[in-house]
Amino acid sequence: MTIPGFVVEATDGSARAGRLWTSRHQVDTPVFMPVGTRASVRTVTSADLEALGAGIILANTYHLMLRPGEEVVAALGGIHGFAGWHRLVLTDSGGYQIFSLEPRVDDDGATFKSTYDGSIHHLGPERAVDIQLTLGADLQMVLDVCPPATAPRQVIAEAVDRTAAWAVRGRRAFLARRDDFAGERAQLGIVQGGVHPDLRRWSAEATLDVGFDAYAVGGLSVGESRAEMIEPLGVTTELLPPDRPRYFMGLGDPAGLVEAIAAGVDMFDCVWPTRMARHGTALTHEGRLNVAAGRYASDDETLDPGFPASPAGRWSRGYIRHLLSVGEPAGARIVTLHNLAWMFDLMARIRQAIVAGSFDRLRREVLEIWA
RNA sequence: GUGACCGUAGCUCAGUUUGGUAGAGCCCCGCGUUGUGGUCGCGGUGGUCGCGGGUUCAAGUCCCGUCGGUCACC
Repeated sequence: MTIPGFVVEATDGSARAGRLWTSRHQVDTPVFMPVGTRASVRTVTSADLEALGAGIILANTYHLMLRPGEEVVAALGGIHGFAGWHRLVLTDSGGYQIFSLEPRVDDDGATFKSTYDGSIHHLGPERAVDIQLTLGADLQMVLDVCPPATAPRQVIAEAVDRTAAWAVRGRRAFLARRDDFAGERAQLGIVQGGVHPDLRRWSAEATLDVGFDAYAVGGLSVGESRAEMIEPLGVTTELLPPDRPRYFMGLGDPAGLVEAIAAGVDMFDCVWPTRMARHGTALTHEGRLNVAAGRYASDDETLDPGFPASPAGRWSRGYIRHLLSVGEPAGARIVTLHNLAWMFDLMARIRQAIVAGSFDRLRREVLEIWA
């Protein structure tokens, strides 16, 4: 599966290739990845995502490793066969979820209790590689440590150190084992450091020294304000190689996207659009629309009249609000499809604007509404 | 016609025994959600307690009357 490559004109006028790191792993840049749990986004299927034009999905390693377990997924054709998704899959290491469970962490990894049955599990840098290879991910993430950006500097500094040490071990394990598995595989390193420019610089250099197929910005958009994010993000992207894609983990609101893209980021994933949808908020060209609100009960307008191509275009706000208000699952599904399509459309407009040289104007328009 | 029970927020109800500044859930409104911990979290608006009278320092609560509803019996 190949997605057409793309030449990105950076906002400073310099051009760089948007093609990724292997012949197989080409994606448009910038792209937004819907996040999948148990192989698909909660309320939609791989067929829906394909119809919406998604090129990559992010699959949730934490859940898959515990239930049904990576061997079961492998036996059913890997994540692609298992989920019926035949485009690219990126897996997270599972670390982010596990750290939310307050695990016992030492230099060798994290020990945690399964939220399914309370059983004890351990995840270290080598095991994270094995799981993701076994799942069949095209792109996988190295295990890292991601504290809240608001954590004390000392905590972030320790996270940077441990992330760097795990990067060495994770990369070694990946290079040793990837050829045992079919298909082309790639591994991404992660830069931590919170909002501290010096820590981010240090983390970026350590990660680049290890040498990954591509690089991710971690440890941002985890509690800090938008303004606090800009400088440390710029410090990070400046140091990353221009011919490799940059992936900002966990960012997905429109204002954050245009700021990060302006800083040179190419790939994103985020629960924000789908969580918004399930909680009754639709994305529109005029901003958020809380379609679950009572004032839309008799509204016969579509969710976003400015987006006629929406997959929710045949239904009125009143009908969708009715489905949401009675707890009918179709309501969440319809808004999720709309929001994902809206995000993909935004990204397509951004790509076009970059090529046309009008990205700065689009960025200002987006910030005007969403900042 | 007689009797019992009921009448408190937009809705469903608690509070009445033992009088002491009127509550909950839902609805509604606002805010939040960022490498998925679940249709979720936080905050807010809203009631002269059916009506009238009485007792009392003080009544949603006790007493009398009245209106409305439900049920049973005639």
